[in-house]
Amino acid sequence: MRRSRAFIPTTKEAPSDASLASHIYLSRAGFISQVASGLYSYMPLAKRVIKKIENIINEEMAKAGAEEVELSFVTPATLWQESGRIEKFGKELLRFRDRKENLFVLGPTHEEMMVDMVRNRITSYKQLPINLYQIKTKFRDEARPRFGLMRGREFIMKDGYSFHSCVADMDREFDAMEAAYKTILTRLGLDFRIVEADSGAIGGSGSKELMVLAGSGEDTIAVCSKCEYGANVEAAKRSGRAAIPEAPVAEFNKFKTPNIKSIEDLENFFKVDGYYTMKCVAKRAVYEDDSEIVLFFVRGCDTLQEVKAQNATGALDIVDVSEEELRELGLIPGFIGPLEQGCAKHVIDSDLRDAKSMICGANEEEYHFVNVDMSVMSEAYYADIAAVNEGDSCPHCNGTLSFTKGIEVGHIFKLGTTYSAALKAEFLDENGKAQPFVMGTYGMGVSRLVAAVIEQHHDEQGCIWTKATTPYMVNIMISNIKEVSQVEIGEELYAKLQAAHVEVMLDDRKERFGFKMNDAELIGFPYTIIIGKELENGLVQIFERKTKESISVSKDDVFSKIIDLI
RNA sequence: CGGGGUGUAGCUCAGUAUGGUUAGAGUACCUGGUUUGGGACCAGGGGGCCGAAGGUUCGAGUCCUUUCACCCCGACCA
Repeated sequence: MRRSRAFIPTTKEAPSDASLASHIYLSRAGFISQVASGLYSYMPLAKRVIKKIENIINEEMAKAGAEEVELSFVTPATLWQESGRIEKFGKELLRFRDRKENLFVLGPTHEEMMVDMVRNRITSYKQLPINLYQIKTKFRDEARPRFGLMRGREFIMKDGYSFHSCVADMDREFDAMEAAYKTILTRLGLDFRIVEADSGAIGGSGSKELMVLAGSGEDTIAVCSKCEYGANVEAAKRSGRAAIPEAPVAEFNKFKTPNIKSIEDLENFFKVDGYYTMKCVAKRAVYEDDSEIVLFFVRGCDTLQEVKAQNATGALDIVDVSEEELRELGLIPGFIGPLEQGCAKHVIDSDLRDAKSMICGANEEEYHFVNVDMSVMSEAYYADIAAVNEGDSCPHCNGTLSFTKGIEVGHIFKLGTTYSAALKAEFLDENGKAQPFVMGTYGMGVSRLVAAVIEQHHDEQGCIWTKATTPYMVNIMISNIKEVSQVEIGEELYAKLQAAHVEVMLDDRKERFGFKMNDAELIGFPYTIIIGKELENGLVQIFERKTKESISVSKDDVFSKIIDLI
């Protein structure tokens, strides 16, 4: 492509509201253009990057034996009613009616559509397994789109769905997809981690997220210092803590604790570590039809992990409660404990099972119990509801956990029969018995990957594309367009590289050197061949974007040298 | 969905407290010239329904009302 003919509107200034590197540089370098909140148009450079990513996904999916399909973007609302997700998704579903007043939904994900396509077509276990995917625009009417391509309302996603006759086969495919996704991200040149994730409302027996490591990521993940273990903090587990503080010595007793309400107060009052205190976090668990107050107990040194708490209750949502609501139930904020208290349902963190020497509220104004032995509550409901802390021990080895930020670019689920059962998508097994398909689902955010590449690969000058994702591999810069010799060499090299199927840009604009260099760095071509002053000595320079170093090579060798480099 | 902010040239923004010539700057764009290794310089030029609607006033970018859009914090996010 000739730069003089290309539509690449670069700008000196970023949109005032952009804060993320990917948003700033993709806007400034002329890749994307915002149309409305959460809606972006892809300009030629972005389109090329997207195609690169899609090609790699297609190649790896083909290797893994998955077939590409394309489902319609507009989906009938009836399917969403069948699965029950029309309520669950709520306002995120963009709904509208056609001229016949039929209700439709813009597809935010395509489980229902895929199941609908397969049901009654795949009817025997002999036709299984099958793995179908598409790369398609999705629409979710997010409450708050932000960060450019990172969280748009309209975005491109690769979504795949596999159908199996048994759980074991789904597990096998899940592992195969995890491996394929790993290969894709490696090929794209990304530093990533596959982590255990919360399966959330979608259910199923397990899910993993693919996290591109970047400080700007919206998710916090816990990773082990020694082994491969990594997990979203929403789902992270631990085996214990590094050092258990010395236990306080006391007899079981009810102790007067005037105005001692917080964990910090307790620590100071009794001179004990927060480890031996019990924290009560009261929340209202909201179910489909009603709601109730639930008391969550964790150690004073821990914090409640709300996603875990929600899962432990099976609630659709958990929300804060006021002191008044607690008092109405007969609970005394600041002095709530699990003993001798029957006002509300409680969930106790599993780390408190059989805990000794604990201090907890006595459910009486100004009193706490000391030296509580939790084994008296062995019948209570225990669940993992505490957030892991940095420094806790890895659940799989003796390493320690630390936190890092990640961008979720993929999420794979073991769905099981959730959707096939709801949509009555069944096959006949060996015994001629109807069974719902066992399914897996595998998502990857293509447009988000574009942003993730830049989040991980940029500097103060702009984008630094990886070789697998760059819109053009080589940029030939003719330093001074009025120098006929420079133009001749540039054109010759341009033709030669094109003939060799190298993706090449020829910067033939009538601009000054500095302008064109800044532009090239902003866009982020991996290599720029500078044809300029040194041509008198028969030399040109190859500038590498990543290192910002340039080497001089003879004009006769530059072609073979650049072929070696790319 | 709660709280806050901003809408003026393609872009980044002044101007609005206290209403008053023809609405500004930088940048980008067009013409001509000088330049040509890190976003050059000189001269000239085009470009605005001051987000929209209504109101107050002799007079509104500026005051009032309504509305729309966009952004930020939070909640939400298969």
